[in-house]
Amino acid sequence: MGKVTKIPRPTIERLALYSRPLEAFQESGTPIISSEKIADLCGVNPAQVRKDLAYFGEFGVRGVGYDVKDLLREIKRILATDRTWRLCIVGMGNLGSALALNENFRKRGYHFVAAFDSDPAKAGMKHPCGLKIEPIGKIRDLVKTLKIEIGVITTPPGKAQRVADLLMDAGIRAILNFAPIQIRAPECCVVENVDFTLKLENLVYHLHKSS
Amino acid sequence: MGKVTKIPRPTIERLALYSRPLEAFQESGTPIISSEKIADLCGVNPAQVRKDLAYFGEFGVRGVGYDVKDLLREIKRILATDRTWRLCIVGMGNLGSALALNENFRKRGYHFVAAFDSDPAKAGMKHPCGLKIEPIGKIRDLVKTLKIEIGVITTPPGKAQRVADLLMDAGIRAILNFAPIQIRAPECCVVENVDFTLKLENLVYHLHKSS
DNA sequence: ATTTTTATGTGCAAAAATTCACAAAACCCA
DNA sequence: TGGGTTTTGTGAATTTTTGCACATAAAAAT
Ligand SMILES: NC(=O)c1ccc[n+]([C@@H]2O[C@H](COP(=O)([O-])OP(=O)(O)OC[C@H]3O[C@@H](n4cnc5c(N)ncnc54)[C@H](O)[C@@H]3O)[C@@H](O)[C@H]2O)c1
Ligand SMILES: NC(=O)c1ccc[n+]([C@@H]2O[C@H](COP(=O)([O-])OP(=O)(O)OC[C@H]3O[C@@H](n4cnc5c(N)ncnc54)[C@H](O)[C@@H]3O)[C@@H](O)[C@H]2O)c1
Repeated sequence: MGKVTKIPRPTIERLALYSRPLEAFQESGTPIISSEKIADLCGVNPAQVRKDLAYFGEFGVRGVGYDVKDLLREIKRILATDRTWRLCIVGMGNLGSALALNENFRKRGYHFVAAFDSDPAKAGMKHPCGLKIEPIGKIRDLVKTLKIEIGVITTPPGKAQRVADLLMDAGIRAILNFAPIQIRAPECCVVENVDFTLKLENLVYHLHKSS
Repeated sequence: MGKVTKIPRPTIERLALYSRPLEAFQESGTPIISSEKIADLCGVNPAQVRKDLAYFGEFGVRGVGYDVKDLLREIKRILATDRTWRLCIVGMGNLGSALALNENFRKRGYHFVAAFDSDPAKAGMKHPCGLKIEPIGKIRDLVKTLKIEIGVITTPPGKAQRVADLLMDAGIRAILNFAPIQIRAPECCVVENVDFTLKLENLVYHLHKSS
Protein backbone atom coordinates (compact mmCIF):
# COMPACT_ATOMS: atom_id res chain seq x y z
CA MET A 1 0.00 0.00 0.00
CA GLY A 2 1.98 2.95 1.25
CA LYS A 3 -0.81 5.39 0.41
CA VAL A 4 -2.64 6.94 3.32
CA THR A 5 -6.21 6.23 2.31
CA LYS A 6 -9.20 7.13 4.40
CA ILE A 7 -10.99 3.97 5.43
CA PRO A 8 -14.74 4.03 4.63
CA ARG A 9 -16.89 3.58 7.68
CA PRO A 10 -18.86 0.69 6.19
CA THR A 11 -15.58 -1.15 5.69
CA ILE A 12 -14.99 -1.38 9.42
CA GLU A 13 -18.50 -2.67 10.01
CA ARG A 14 -18.03 -5.32 7.37
CA LEU A 15 -14.68 -6.46 8.73
CA ALA A 16 -16.45 -7.37 11.96
CA LEU A 17 -19.07 -9.14 9.88
CA TYR A 18 -16.47 -11.17 7.99
CA SER A 19 -14.94 -12.41 11.22
CA ARG A 20 -18.10 -14.40 12.05
CA PRO A 21 -17.85 -17.01 9.28
CA LEU A 22 -14.06 -16.97 9.63
CA GLU A 23 -14.38 -18.02 13.24
CA ALA A 24 -16.73 -20.80 12.23
CA PHE A 25 -14.30 -21.98 9.55
CA GLN A 26 -11.38 -21.84 11.93
CA GLU A 27 -13.28 -23.98 14.40
CA SER A 28 -14.28 -26.51 11.78
CA GLY A 29 -10.67 -26.69 10.62
CA THR A 30 -11.10 -25.32 7.09
CA PRO A 31 -7.69 -23.85 6.21
CA ILE A 32 -8.48 -21.67 3.18
CA ILE A 33 -11.38 -19.44 2.18
CA SER A 34 -12.12 -17.33 -0.89
CA SER A 35 -13.46 -13.81 -1.04
CA GLU A 36 -16.43 -15.27 -2.87
CA LYS A 37 -17.27 -17.62 -0.02
CA ILE A 38 -16.96 -14.88 2.60
CA ALA A 39 -19.07 -12.58 0.46
CA ASP A 40 -21.73 -15.21 0.02
CA LEU A 41 -21.96 -15.95 3.72
CA CYS A 42 -22.13 -12.27 4.62
CA GLY A 43 -24.43 -11.18 1.83
CA VAL A 44 -22.00 -8.80 0.12
CA ASN A 45 -20.10 -8.54 -3.16
CA PRO A 46 -16.80 -10.49 -3.45
CA ALA A 47 -14.95 -7.47 -4.82
CA GLN A 48 -16.13 -5.59 -1.76
CA VAL A 49 -14.51 -8.15 0.50
CA ARG A 50 -11.21 -7.92 -1.35
CA LYS A 51 -11.27 -4.15 -1.41
CA ASP A 52 -12.11 -3.91 2.26
CA LEU A 53 -9.16 -6.12 3.11
CA ALA A 54 -6.87 -4.35 0.66
CA TYR A 55 -7.15 -1.15 2.69
CA PHE A 56 -5.02 -2.81 5.32
CA GLY A 57 -2.62 -4.98 3.34
CA GLU A 58 -2.31 -8.01 1.11
CA PHE A 59 -3.57 -10.92 3.08
CA GLY A 60 -4.47 -13.36 0.32
CA VAL A 61 -2.63 -15.51 -2.19
CA ARG A 62 -3.67 -15.09 -5.82
CA GLY A 63 -5.22 -18.18 -7.31
CA VAL A 64 -5.60 -19.64 -3.84
CA GLY A 65 -7.54 -17.51 -1.41
CA TYR A 66 -7.09 -16.44 2.18
CA ASP A 67 -5.64 -18.49 5.01
CA VAL A 68 -8.51 -18.59 7.48
CA LYS A 69 -6.37 -18.40 10.61
CA ASP A 70 -4.10 -15.65 9.31
CA LEU A 71 -6.94 -13.56 8.00
CA LEU A 72 -8.87 -13.82 11.22
CA ARG A 73 -5.80 -12.78 13.18
CA GLU A 74 -5.28 -9.81 10.89
CA ILE A 75 -8.89 -8.68 11.13
CA LYS A 76 -8.77 -8.94 14.89
CA ARG A 77 -5.59 -6.91 14.95
CA ILE A 78 -7.18 -4.25 12.71
CA LEU A 79 -10.33 -4.01 14.80
CA ALA A 80 -8.36 -4.21 18.06
CA THR A 81 -10.33 -7.23 19.17
CA ASP A 82 -7.11 -9.17 19.71
CA ARG A 83 -7.11 -7.97 23.31
CA THR A 84 -9.64 -7.77 26.11
CA TRP A 85 -11.69 -4.70 26.93
CA ARG A 86 -13.19 -3.69 30.26
CA LEU A 87 -16.77 -2.47 30.30
CA CYS A 88 -19.44 -1.47 32.76
CA ILE A 89 -23.21 -1.63 32.48
CA VAL A 90 -25.35 1.19 33.81
CA GLY A 91 -28.98 0.23 34.42
CA MET A 92 -29.36 -3.35 35.57
CA GLY A 93 -32.95 -3.92 34.45
CA ASN A 94 -34.09 -6.62 32.08
CA LEU A 95 -31.83 -5.69 29.21
CA GLY A 96 -28.79 -4.90 31.34
CA SER A 97 -29.21 -8.25 33.06
CA ALA A 98 -29.50 -10.12 29.78
CA LEU A 99 -26.28 -8.52 28.58
CA ALA A 100 -24.44 -9.24 31.82
CA LEU A 101 -25.50 -12.88 31.73
CA ASN A 102 -24.54 -13.44 28.13
CA GLU A 103 -21.35 -15.49 27.96
CA ASN A 104 -20.66 -14.50 24.37
CA PHE A 105 -19.30 -11.11 25.33
CA ARG A 106 -16.62 -12.56 27.57
CA LYS A 107 -15.72 -15.11 24.91
CA ARG A 108 -15.09 -12.24 22.53
CA GLY A 109 -12.96 -10.37 25.01
CA TYR A 110 -15.54 -7.98 26.40
CA HIS A 111 -15.34 -8.19 30.18
CA PHE A 112 -18.06 -6.64 32.28
CA VAL A 113 -16.24 -5.57 35.41
CA ALA A 114 -18.85 -3.34 37.04
CA ALA A 115 -22.60 -2.85 37.13
CA PHE A 116 -24.43 0.27 38.26
CA ASP A 117 -28.03 1.06 39.09
CA SER A 118 -29.66 4.06 40.70
CA ASP A 119 -32.39 2.00 42.32
CA PRO A 120 -31.58 1.81 46.06
CA ALA A 121 -33.30 -1.58 46.16
CA LYS A 122 -30.80 -2.94 43.63
CA ALA A 123 -27.59 -1.17 44.61
CA GLY A 124 -25.63 -3.36 47.00
CA MET A 125 -27.22 -6.56 45.77
CA LYS A 126 -25.24 -9.24 44.04
CA HIS A 127 -26.39 -9.87 40.48
CA PRO A 128 -26.61 -13.48 39.20
CA CYS A 129 -23.80 -12.66 36.78
CA GLY A 130 -21.49 -12.37 39.78
CA LEU A 131 -21.13 -8.59 39.89
CA LYS A 132 -22.18 -6.50 42.85
CA ILE A 133 -24.53 -3.75 41.73
CA GLU A 134 -23.08 -0.37 42.65
CA PRO A 135 -24.82 2.98 43.12
CA ILE A 136 -24.18 5.46 40.32
CA GLY A 137 -22.33 7.73 42.72
CA LYS A 138 -19.49 5.27 42.45
CA ILE A 139 -19.14 5.53 38.67
CA ARG A 140 -16.34 8.07 38.75
CA ASP A 141 -14.39 6.15 41.32
CA LEU A 142 -14.77 2.67 39.85
CA VAL A 143 -14.14 3.70 36.24
CA LYS A 144 -10.75 4.91 37.44
CA THR A 145 -9.79 2.06 39.75
CA LEU A 146 -11.12 -0.73 37.54
CA LYS A 147 -9.74 0.92 34.39
CA ILE A 148 -13.09 0.72 32.63
CA GLU A 149 -12.85 1.72 28.97
CA ILE A 150 -16.38 1.27 27.62
CA GLY A 151 -19.73 2.17 29.14
CA VAL A 152 -22.94 0.38 28.24
CA ILE A 153 -26.15 2.33 28.91
CA THR A 154 -29.34 0.37 29.57
CA THR A 155 -31.29 2.88 31.61
CA PRO A 156 -34.65 4.37 30.66
CA PRO A 157 -34.25 6.93 27.87
CA GLY A 158 -34.92 9.90 30.14
CA LYS A 159 -31.84 9.08 32.20
CA ALA A 160 -29.49 8.06 29.42
CA GLN A 161 -27.94 11.46 28.68
CA ARG A 162 -27.23 12.09 32.34
CA VAL A 163 -25.62 8.70 32.67
CA ALA A 164 -23.56 9.35 29.54
CA ASP A 165 -22.36 12.63 31.04
CA LEU A 166 -21.38 10.85 34.24
CA LEU A 167 -19.45 8.24 32.29
CA MET A 168 -17.67 10.85 30.16
CA ASP A 169 -16.83 12.89 33.25
CA ALA A 170 -15.23 9.79 34.67
CA GLY A 171 -13.05 9.51 31.58
CA ILE A 172 -14.99 7.03 29.47
CA ARG A 173 -14.50 7.62 25.75
CA ALA A 174 -16.66 4.89 24.24
CA ILE A 175 -20.35 4.31 24.87
CA LEU A 176 -22.75 1.66 23.67
CA ASN A 177 -26.23 3.10 24.16
CA PHE A 178 -29.40 1.00 24.15
CA ALA A 179 -31.78 3.78 25.15
CA PRO A 180 -33.80 5.12 22.21
CA ILE A 181 -32.36 8.62 22.30
CA GLN A 182 -29.48 10.34 20.55
CA ILE A 183 -26.65 10.76 23.07
CA ARG A 184 -24.82 14.08 22.78
CA ALA A 185 -21.11 13.69 23.18
CA PRO A 186 -18.00 15.66 22.23
CA GLU A 187 -15.85 14.56 19.31
CA CYS A 188 -13.46 12.69 21.60
CA CYS A 189 -16.08 10.17 22.73
CA VAL A 190 -17.34 7.46 20.38
CA VAL A 191 -20.99 6.57 20.73
CA GLU A 192 -22.77 3.66 19.11
CA ASN A 193 -26.53 3.40 19.38
CA VAL A 194 -28.48 0.19 19.32
CA ASP A 195 -32.16 0.81 18.77
CA PHE A 196 -34.37 -2.20 18.21
CA THR A 197 -37.53 -0.27 17.47
CA LEU A 198 -35.71 1.61 14.73
CA LYS A 199 -35.00 -1.76 13.14
CA LEU A 200 -38.60 -2.82 13.57
CA GLU A 201 -39.80 0.34 11.91
CA ASN A 202 -37.55 -0.40 8.97
CA LEU A 203 -38.87 -3.92 8.77
CA VAL A 204 -42.45 -2.78 8.88
CA TYR A 205 -41.91 -0.21 6.14
CA HIS A 206 -40.53 -2.81 3.75
CA LEU A 207 -43.13 -5.38 4.76
CA HIS A 208 -45.94 -2.92 4.20
CA LYS A 209 -44.52 -1.65 0.92
CA SER A 210 -44.14 -5.13 -0.60
CA SER A 211 -47.68 -6.19 0.19
CA MET B 1 -43.34 15.62 -6.59
CA GLY B 2 -45.06 13.41 -9.14
CA LYS B 3 -41.79 11.77 -10.11
CA VAL B 4 -41.34 8.14 -9.16
CA THR B 5 -38.07 8.35 -7.32
CA LYS B 6 -36.39 5.42 -5.66
CA ILE B 7 -36.21 6.05 -1.95
CA PRO B 8 -32.69 5.66 -0.52
CA ARG B 9 -32.49 3.02 2.16
CA PRO B 10 -30.87 5.39 4.68
CA THR B 11 -33.83 7.73 4.28
CA ILE B 12 -36.20 5.18 5.77
CA GLU B 13 -33.90 4.59 8.72
CA ARG B 14 -33.69 8.30 9.37
CA LEU B 15 -37.44 8.83 9.18
CA ALA B 16 -37.77 6.48 12.12
CA LEU B 17 -35.03 8.43 13.85
CA TYR B 18 -36.79 11.76 13.30
CA SER B 19 -39.95 10.44 14.90
CA ARG B 20 -38.25 10.19 18.30
CA PRO B 21 -37.78 13.93 18.96
CA LEU B 22 -41.09 14.62 17.23
CA GLU B 23 -42.86 12.42 19.76
CA ALA B 24 -41.11 14.25 22.58
CA PHE B 25 -42.15 17.61 21.14
CA GLN B 26 -45.69 16.48 20.63
CA GLU B 27 -45.89 15.41 24.25
CA SER B 28 -44.41 18.66 25.52
CA GLY B 29 -46.90 20.55 23.38
CA THR B 30 -44.49 22.32 21.02
CA PRO B 31 -46.53 23.00 17.88
CA ILE B 32 -43.82 23.77 15.29
CA ILE B 33 -40.34 22.42 14.59
CA SER B 34 -37.69 23.32 12.02
CA SER B 35 -35.57 20.96 9.95
CA GLU B 36 -32.57 22.45 11.72
CA LYS B 37 -33.89 21.48 15.13
CA ILE B 38 -34.71 17.95 14.04
CA ALA B 39 -31.31 17.64 12.40
CA ASP B 40 -29.56 18.86 15.48
CA LEU B 41 -31.36 16.43 17.76
CA CYS B 42 -30.70 13.51 15.45
CA GLY B 43 -27.16 14.37 14.53
CA VAL B 44 -27.71 14.88 10.80
CA ASN B 45 -27.64 17.71 8.26
CA PRO B 46 -30.76 19.95 8.02
CA ALA B 47 -30.85 19.63 4.22
CA GLN B 48 -30.89 15.91 4.71
CA VAL B 49 -34.00 16.13 6.83
CA ARG B 50 -35.78 18.24 4.26
CA LYS B 51 -34.72 16.03 1.40
CA ASP B 52 -35.77 12.87 3.22
CA LEU B 53 -39.22 14.31 3.82
CA ALA B 54 -39.47 15.71 0.30
CA TYR B 55 -39.39 12.17 -1.13
CA PHE B 56 -42.88 11.74 0.24
CA GLY B 57 -44.47 15.13 -0.14
CA GLU B 58 -44.44 18.74 1.04
CA PHE B 59 -45.10 18.67 4.75
CA GLY B 60 -43.63 21.98 5.82
CA VAL B 61 -44.48 25.64 5.48
CA ARG B 62 -41.73 27.89 4.11
CA GLY B 63 -40.51 30.44 6.54
CA VAL B 64 -42.25 28.59 9.36
CA GLY B 65 -41.28 24.95 9.72
CA TYR B 66 -43.16 21.73 10.24
CA ASP B 67 -46.27 21.19 12.31
CA VAL B 68 -45.12 18.63 14.85
CA LYS B 69 -48.36 16.69 15.02
CA ASP B 70 -48.93 16.64 11.26
CA LEU B 71 -45.38 15.64 10.48
CA LEU B 72 -45.40 12.84 13.02
CA ARG B 73 -48.64 11.53 11.60
CA GLU B 74 -47.21 11.65 8.08
CA ILE B 75 -44.02 9.84 9.09
CA LYS B 76 -46.02 7.16 10.85
CA ARG B 77 -48.16 6.73 7.79
CA ILE B 78 -45.08 6.43 5.58
CA LEU B 79 -43.41 3.89 7.83
CA ALA B 80 -46.68 2.04 8.42
CA THR B 81 -46.36 2.48 12.15
CA ASP B 82 -49.81 4.06 12.30
CA ARG B 83 -51.28 0.62 12.91
CA THR B 84 -50.46 -2.29 15.19
CA TRP B 85 -48.36 -5.26 14.22
CA ARG B 86 -48.45 -8.78 15.60
CA LEU B 87 -45.18 -10.47 16.42
CA CYS B 88 -43.88 -13.62 18.02
CA ILE B 89 -40.63 -14.30 19.85
CA VAL B 90 -38.76 -17.53 19.31
CA GLY B 91 -36.27 -18.36 22.08
CA MET B 92 -37.44 -17.20 25.49
CA GLY B 93 -34.04 -16.94 27.15
CA ASN B 94 -32.64 -13.82 28.76
CA LEU B 95 -32.89 -11.61 25.72
CA GLY B 96 -36.25 -12.93 24.55
CA SER B 97 -37.61 -12.33 28.05
CA ALA B 98 -36.26 -8.80 28.20
CA LEU B 99 -37.94 -8.01 24.90
CA ALA B 100 -41.24 -9.58 25.95
CA LEU B 101 -41.26 -7.61 29.20
CA ASN B 102 -40.46 -4.28 27.62
CA GLU B 103 -43.56 -2.11 27.56
CA ASN B 104 -42.15 0.19 24.93
CA PHE B 105 -42.89 -2.19 22.10
CA ARG B 106 -46.57 -2.36 22.87
CA LYS B 107 -46.70 1.41 23.23
CA ARG B 108 -45.33 1.68 19.72
CA GLY B 109 -47.84 -0.76 18.32
CA TYR B 110 -45.73 -3.90 18.34
CA HIS B 111 -47.79 -6.60 20.03
CA PHE B 112 -46.13 -9.82 21.07
CA VAL B 113 -48.90 -12.36 20.73
CA ALA B 114 -46.93 -15.61 21.00
CA ALA B 115 -43.69 -16.94 22.50
CA PHE B 116 -41.92 -20.13 21.49
CA ASP B 117 -39.12 -22.16 23.01
CA SER B 118 -37.76 -25.60 22.18
CA ASP B 119 -36.81 -26.32 25.78
CA PRO B 120 -39.36 -28.82 27.14
CA ALA B 121 -38.85 -27.34 30.60
CA LYS B 122 -40.06 -23.96 29.32
CA ALA B 123 -42.74 -24.93 26.85
CA GLY B 124 -46.12 -24.94 28.56
CA MET B 125 -45.03 -22.52 31.27
CA LYS B 126 -46.52 -19.08 31.60
CA HIS B 127 -44.00 -16.30 31.11
CA PRO B 128 -44.12 -13.22 33.41
CA CYS B 129 -45.07 -11.15 30.37
CA GLY B 130 -48.37 -13.02 30.33
CA LEU B 131 -47.75 -15.25 27.32
CA LYS B 132 -47.80 -19.01 27.51
CA ILE B 133 -44.58 -20.40 26.08
CA GLU B 134 -45.36 -22.73 23.19
CA PRO B 135 -43.27 -25.54 21.70
CA ILE B 136 -41.81 -24.72 18.31
CA GLY B 137 -43.92 -27.43 16.72
CA LYS B 138 -46.80 -25.03 17.10
CA ILE B 139 -45.20 -22.21 15.11
CA ARG B 140 -46.92 -23.05 11.85
CA ASP B 141 -50.29 -23.36 13.46
CA LEU B 142 -50.16 -20.27 15.67
CA VAL B 143 -48.67 -17.99 13.03
CA LYS B 144 -51.76 -18.74 10.99
CA THR B 145 -54.42 -18.55 13.68
CA LEU B 146 -52.95 -15.54 15.49
CA LYS B 147 -52.16 -13.77 12.20
CA ILE B 148 -48.55 -13.18 13.21
CA GLU B 149 -46.71 -10.93 10.77
CA ILE B 150 -43.23 -10.55 12.24
CA GLY B 151 -40.93 -13.11 13.84
CA VAL B 152 -38.27 -12.19 16.37
CA ILE B 153 -35.42 -14.68 16.73
CA THR B 154 -33.58 -14.85 20.05
CA THR B 155 -32.30 -18.41 19.96
CA PRO B 156 -28.63 -19.43 20.06
CA PRO B 157 -26.96 -18.72 16.70
CA GLY B 158 -26.75 -22.39 15.73
CA LYS B 159 -30.53 -22.68 15.76
CA ALA B 160 -31.40 -19.34 14.21
CA GLN B 161 -31.45 -20.39 10.55
CA ARG B 162 -33.66 -23.38 11.30
CA VAL B 163 -36.05 -21.21 13.25
CA ALA B 164 -36.08 -18.67 10.41
CA ASP B 165 -36.96 -21.45 7.97
CA LEU B 166 -39.80 -22.58 10.24
CA LEU B 167 -41.13 -19.04 10.45
CA MET B 168 -40.93 -18.52 6.69
CA ASP B 169 -42.60 -21.88 6.07
CA ALA B 170 -45.42 -20.69 8.25
CA GLY B 171 -45.81 -17.62 6.06
CA ILE B 172 -43.81 -15.03 7.98
CA ARG B 173 -42.25 -12.43 5.70
CA ALA B 174 -40.42 -10.21 8.17
CA ILE B 175 -37.78 -11.30 10.68
CA LEU B 176 -35.87 -9.43 13.34
CA ASN B 177 -32.85 -11.55 14.15
CA PHE B 178 -30.73 -11.11 17.27
CA ALA B 179 -28.50 -14.15 16.74
CA PRO B 180 -25.04 -13.23 15.43
CA ILE B 181 -25.39 -15.00 12.11
CA GLN B 182 -26.51 -13.94 8.65
CA ILE B 183 -29.97 -15.39 8.04
CA ARG B 184 -30.53 -16.68 4.52
CA ALA B 185 -33.91 -15.78 3.18
CA PRO B 186 -35.53 -15.44 -0.24
CA GLU B 187 -36.20 -12.01 -1.70
CA CYS B 188 -39.78 -12.04 -0.47
CA CYS B 189 -38.80 -12.06 3.23
CA VAL B 190 -37.31 -8.98 4.87
CA VAL B 191 -34.65 -9.67 7.48
CA GLU B 192 -33.14 -7.15 9.86
CA ASN B 193 -30.20 -8.18 11.98
CA VAL B 194 -29.35 -6.72 15.36
CA ASP B 195 -25.85 -7.60 16.42
CA PHE B 196 -24.51 -5.95 19.55
CA THR B 197 -21.00 -7.34 19.27
CA LEU B 198 -20.72 -5.92 15.77
CA LYS B 199 -21.43 -2.52 17.31
CA LEU B 200 -18.90 -3.14 20.05
CA GLU B 201 -16.25 -4.06 17.51
CA ASN B 202 -16.92 -0.81 15.73
CA LEU B 203 -16.62 1.10 18.95
CA VAL B 204 -13.40 -0.60 19.87
CA TYR B 205 -11.84 0.12 16.47
CA HIS B 206 -12.50 3.83 16.75
CA LEU B 207 -11.48 3.93 20.41
CA HIS B 208 -8.22 2.17 19.67
CA LYS B 209 -7.48 4.27 16.59
CA SER B 210 -7.99 7.58 18.37
CA SER B 211 -5.69 6.74 21.26
C1' DA C 1 8.18 -26.49 -19.76
C1' DT C 2 3.99 -24.68 -21.12
C1' DT C 3 -0.77 -24.09 -20.80
C1' DT C 4 -4.86 -23.82 -18.18
C1' DT C 5 -7.22 -22.72 -14.15
C1' DT C 6 -8.15 -20.14 -10.27
C1' DA C 7 -8.65 -16.28 -7.33
C1' DT C 8 -6.44 -12.03 -5.66
C1' DG C 9 -5.53 -6.85 -5.93
C1' DT C 10 -6.87 -2.61 -8.05
C1' DG C 11 -7.82 1.27 -11.62
C1' DC C 12 -11.74 3.18 -13.09
C1' DA C 13 -16.53 4.00 -13.98
C1' DA C 14 -21.00 3.87 -12.20
C1' DA C 15 -24.18 4.42 -8.59
C1' DA C 16 -25.66 6.16 -4.36
C1' DA C 17 -25.85 9.40 -0.90
C1' DT C 18 -24.88 13.77 0.99
C1' DT C 19 -24.35 18.65 1.12
C1' DC C 20 -24.44 23.18 -0.85
C1' DA C 21 -26.70 27.08 -2.27
C1' DC C 22 -30.41 29.56 -3.65
C1' DA C 23 -35.13 30.50 -5.46
C1' DA C 24 -39.71 30.26 -3.65
C1' DA C 25 -43.06 30.98 -0.33
C1' DA C 26 -44.89 32.46 3.97
C1' DC C 27 -44.81 35.47 7.73
C1' DC C 28 -43.87 39.90 10.32
C1' DC C 29 -43.90 44.57 11.02
C1' DA C 30 -43.99 49.16 9.95
C1' DT D 1 -48.40 47.75 0.66
C1' DG D 2 -43.66 46.57 0.65
C1' DG D 3 -39.25 45.43 2.40
C1' DG D 4 -36.97 42.36 5.58
C1' DT D 5 -36.67 37.83 7.66
C1' DT D 6 -37.18 33.13 7.98
C1' DT D 7 -37.19 28.45 6.56
C1' DT D 8 -38.74 25.24 3.17
C1' DG D 9 -38.03 22.54 -1.27
C1' DT D 10 -34.86 21.25 -4.70
C1' DG D 11 -31.41 21.35 -8.77
C1' DA D 12 -26.67 20.87 -9.05
C1' DA D 13 -22.20 19.90 -7.23
C1' DT D 14 -19.65 17.08 -4.34
C1' DT D 15 -18.40 13.20 -1.79
C1' DT D 16 -18.66 8.53 -0.73
C1' DT D 17 -19.32 3.87 -1.77
C1' DT D 18 -19.81 0.09 -4.74
C1' DG D 19 -18.82 -3.11 -8.40
C1' DC D 20 -16.96 -4.24 -12.85
C1' DA D 21 -13.29 -5.98 -15.38
C1' DC D 22 -8.90 -7.26 -16.01
C1' DA D 23 -3.87 -7.56 -15.12
C1' DT D 24 -1.30 -10.28 -11.99
C1' DA D 25 0.37 -14.16 -9.59
C1' DA D 26 0.23 -18.77 -7.90
C1' DA D 27 -0.90 -23.55 -8.52
C1' DA D 28 -2.44 -27.46 -11.21
C1' DA D 29 -2.61 -29.97 -15.28
C1' DT D 30 -0.80 -31.54 -19.45
N1 LIG E 1 -35.65 -4.61 27.27
C1 LIG E 1 -35.69 -4.47 25.97
O1 LIG E 1 -35.99 -5.41 25.26
C2 LIG E 1 -35.36 -3.20 25.32
C3 LIG E 1 -35.55 -3.09 23.96
C4 LIG E 1 -35.24 -1.88 23.33
C5 LIG E 1 -34.76 -0.85 24.07
N2 LIG E 1 -34.59 -0.97 25.39
C6 LIG E 1 -34.10 0.16 26.14
O2 LIG E 1 -33.12 -0.24 27.05
C7 LIG E 1 -33.29 0.48 28.25
C8 LIG E 1 -33.48 -0.47 29.39
O3 LIG E 1 -34.56 -1.32 29.14
P1 LIG E 1 -35.03 -2.38 30.21
O4 LIG E 1 -36.10 -3.16 29.59
O5 LIG E 1 -33.86 -3.09 30.76
O6 LIG E 1 -35.66 -1.43 31.32
P2 LIG E 1 -35.79 -1.73 32.89
O7 LIG E 1 -36.78 -0.78 33.41
O8 LIG E 1 -35.97 -3.17 33.10
O9 LIG E 1 -34.35 -1.35 33.44
C9 LIG E 1 -33.88 -0.05 33.60
C10 LIG E 1 -32.93 -0.03 34.78
O10 LIG E 1 -32.26 1.20 34.83
C11 LIG E 1 -32.20 1.63 36.19
N3 LIG E 1 -32.03 3.06 36.22
C12 LIG E 1 -32.97 4.03 36.11
N4 LIG E 1 -32.39 5.25 36.16
C13 LIG E 1 -31.07 5.05 36.32
C14 LIG E 1 -29.96 5.91 36.47
N5 LIG E 1 -30.10 7.24 36.40
N6 LIG E 1 -28.75 5.38 36.64
C15 LIG E 1 -28.60 4.04 36.68
N7 LIG E 1 -29.61 3.17 36.56
C16 LIG E 1 -30.84 3.68 36.38
C17 LIG E 1 -33.49 1.14 36.78
O11 LIG E 1 -33.39 1.04 38.20
C18 LIG E 1 -33.66 -0.22 36.10
O12 LIG E 1 -33.02 -1.23 36.84
C19 LIG E 1 -34.46 1.40 28.02
O13 LIG E 1 -33.99 2.65 27.58
C20 LIG E 1 -35.22 0.74 26.92
O14 LIG E 1 -35.94 1.64 26.15
C21 LIG E 1 -34.89 -2.13 26.03
N1 LIG F 1 -28.41 -11.81 25.93
C1 LIG F 1 -27.73 -10.87 25.28
O1 LIG F 1 -27.37 -9.86 25.83
C2 LIG F 1 -27.36 -11.06 23.87
C3 LIG F 1 -26.53 -10.14 23.28
C4 LIG F 1 -26.18 -10.28 21.95
C5 LIG F 1 -26.67 -11.33 21.25
N2 LIG F 1 -27.47 -12.21 21.83
C6 LIG F 1 -27.95 -13.33 21.05
O2 LIG F 1 -29.31 -13.55 21.26
C7 LIG F 1 -29.58 -14.92 21.30
C8 LIG F 1 -30.22 -15.29 22.62
O3 LIG F 1 -29.41 -14.88 23.69
P1 LIG F 1 -29.81 -15.19 25.18
O4 LIG F 1 -28.82 -14.52 26.03
O5 LIG F 1 -31.24 -14.88 25.40
O6 LIG F 1 -29.58 -16.76 25.24
P2 LIG F 1 -30.31 -17.80 26.21
O7 LIG F 1 -29.49 -19.02 26.19
O8 LIG F 1 -30.64 -17.15 27.49
O9 LIG F 1 -31.68 -18.07 25.46
C9 LIG F 1 -31.81 -18.83 24.30
C10 LIG F 1 -33.18 -19.49 24.34
O10 LIG F 1 -33.45 -20.12 23.10
C11 LIG F 1 -34.06 -21.36 23.34
N3 LIG F 1 -33.84 -22.20 22.17
C12 LIG F 1 -32.77 -22.94 21.83
N4 LIG F 1 -32.96 -23.55 20.67
C13 LIG F 1 -34.19 -23.21 20.24
C14 LIG F 1 -34.95 -23.55 19.10
N5 LIG F 1 -34.48 -24.32 18.13
N6 LIG F 1 -36.20 -23.05 19.01
C15 LIG F 1 -36.69 -22.26 19.96
N7 LIG F 1 -36.00 -21.89 21.06
C16 LIG F 1 -34.77 -22.38 21.19
C17 LIG F 1 -33.40 -21.88 24.59
O11 LIG F 1 -34.20 -22.85 25.22
C18 LIG F 1 -33.29 -20.59 25.39
O12 LIG F 1 -34.43 -20.38 26.18
C19 LIG F 1 -28.26 -15.61 21.07
O13 LIG F 1 -28.11 -15.90 19.71
C20 LIG F 1 -27.26 -14.57 21.47
O14 LIG F 1 -26.04 -14.71 20.80
C21 LIG F 1 -27.84 -12.12 23.14
